[in-house]
Amino acid sequence: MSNPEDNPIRKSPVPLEQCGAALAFDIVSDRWTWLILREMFYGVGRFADIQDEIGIPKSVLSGRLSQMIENGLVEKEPYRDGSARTRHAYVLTQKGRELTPVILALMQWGDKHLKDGKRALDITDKRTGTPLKVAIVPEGGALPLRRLTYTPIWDTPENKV
Amino acid sequence: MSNPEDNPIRKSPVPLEQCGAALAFDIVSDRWTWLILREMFYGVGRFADIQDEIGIPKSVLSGRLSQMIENGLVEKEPYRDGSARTRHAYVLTQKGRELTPVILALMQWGDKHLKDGKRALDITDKRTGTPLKVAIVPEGGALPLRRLTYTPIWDTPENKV
DNA sequence: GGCCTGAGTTCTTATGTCAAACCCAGAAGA
DNA sequence: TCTTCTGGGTTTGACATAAGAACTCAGGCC
Repeated sequence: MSNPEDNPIRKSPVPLEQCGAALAFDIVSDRWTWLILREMFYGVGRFADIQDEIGIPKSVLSGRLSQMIENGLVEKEPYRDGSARTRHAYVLTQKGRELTPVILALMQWGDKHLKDGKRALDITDKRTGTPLKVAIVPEGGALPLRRLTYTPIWDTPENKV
Repeated sequence: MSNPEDNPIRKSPVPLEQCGAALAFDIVSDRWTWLILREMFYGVGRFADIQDEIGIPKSVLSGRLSQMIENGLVEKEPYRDGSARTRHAYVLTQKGRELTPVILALMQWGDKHLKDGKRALDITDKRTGTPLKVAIVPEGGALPLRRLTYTPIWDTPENKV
């Protein structure tokens, strides 16, 4: 939203309470929340696994998860591994999953500007194998999330330096 | 990245330090930073205007701006309004501007899930007037940022309730 | 029953945020 | 020249939250 003159705009054209982005920052804005979302995006959902991988204090994780459940991004789902007891994993709700374009856009940005430009994750169309990315495009034509296939490529030989 | 069985994945396939998203969370990591980015996305760049609109303490704003300058997201640019002195506004660098798809994706998400679904900002192709959005699509075909036109629509009659 | 693993919770200390007071710089006007 | 005003910060102390470590609880197995 550039101003043809050099003078900065004095007030944003959309007030905070009408702006979806500003409202979203109340819910998804701190580093831990993002990191937790990333873990769940990858399918990691056990308390200890999340905690281990991102190195978050347990009390902080517990608090964030509660918040994310309350905000409808995450829910607790029972699962069993073998004969052990019923356990619970944290998984993204549909509402949480719809943050996928945001996470992927941030990933693209980070790959380009904070790394060497190489992506660590290939995203392709499940049906056609076409490589995908996040972009600003004419409305319509976006693939539904269930059509996405993710392929980690970080540990292929080219990526090992 | 769903797991066909019900067992959660134990470890994300891309380690933190290889994941562009995780790296980005170190840089854009708190609510104030996001809110400031949003202001600048809209072209608001004067210290006092940012401070007024998002209600951030001056010391916090000052510190965040310094960080964002250091991280290359923002730079200070001189400008003049009329005959007054040269002043400085904070503007997004190219690196910062390339967070536009992230901000817009978050806005779309927020409009849908935290509001009534109505967007407050129309995005259209400068050349064709085609409505645009953020989506996951085949590579290629994304519009460059300079082709985007933003039109606030929040205060049209339908939006006044 | 005890032991183990996993999922938290609690408490103390460290760090960040916030509000208010303060400072500096440049321009305009008397 | 001096004074006032606007704008852009900086500093300080109180308060809130985060972080680290210790602890508790629950369920299953031997």
